[in-house]
Amino acid sequence: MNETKGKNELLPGTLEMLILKTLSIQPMHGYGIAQHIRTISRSVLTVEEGSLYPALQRMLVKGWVSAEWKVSANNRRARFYTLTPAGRKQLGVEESRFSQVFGAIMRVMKTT
Amino acid sequence: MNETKGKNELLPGTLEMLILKTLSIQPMHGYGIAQHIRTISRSVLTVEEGSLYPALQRMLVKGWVSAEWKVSANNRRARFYTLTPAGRKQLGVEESRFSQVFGAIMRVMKTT
DNA sequence: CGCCTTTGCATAGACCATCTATATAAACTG
DNA sequence: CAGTTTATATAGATGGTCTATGCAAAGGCG
Repeated sequence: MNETKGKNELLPGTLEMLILKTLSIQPMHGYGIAQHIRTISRSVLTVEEGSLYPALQRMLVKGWVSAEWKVSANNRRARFYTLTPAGRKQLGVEESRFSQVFGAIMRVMKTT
Repeated sequence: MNETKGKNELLPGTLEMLILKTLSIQPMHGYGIAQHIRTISRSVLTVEEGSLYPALQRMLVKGWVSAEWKVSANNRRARFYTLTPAGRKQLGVEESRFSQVFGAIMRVMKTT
């Protein structure tokens, strides 16, 4: 039945936080965001396009990022995303939320 | 009703791991599992019935737990779940998977 | 006694984030 | 010129979690 595969490598719910964090370093286009997360996580986390672009759209609508068409380092047209002040605030919210939930999970996992 | 109630308190994908861990302490019925997780996590994690029972059914089918009807400490009929050897093995798999993914997330979140 | 709360199991249906698959296109590569 | 890489985007499937609901029995209380 279910053999291997690592679908859902990403803990659902953390994608937007990872994107926000990535953009807090510098503005970046979607493809670059995916590469950055994959590289830094040593390929443990892979952001699929079908997850990435819808997430960026949601975040645009919510005002956490702004977007601008430019030319990439490889001379291709690309949409660069920049963290807004609201996005930076949201990053803080998600970071503290994540550590709270993670702490709770660890308490359960450490009980004997 | 529930105003500030955050949905998705639980990181999706961790529920089965938390159940396996709880049952590794001792056999327990569903209601008790939910209470245990809620108590230990200091109410950060709330396992809803609509999540719990389907999860237990899946785990039964996969052979990670076995079930037996008994009488609870409160003198009510209750279905007690016991971790099987396969379930114990699965707990190890999910623990290492979780720490791997968590480590990857932390690497992304710690980059400057 | 009648009522309410707690305990306890279970399912149906909604929701929604993520994945798979596909389409498009320009630039570089051999 | 064919193939790979870069880059964006959408449609549709998947699946786990949540909301809502139903049932039922035990125990406490006035």
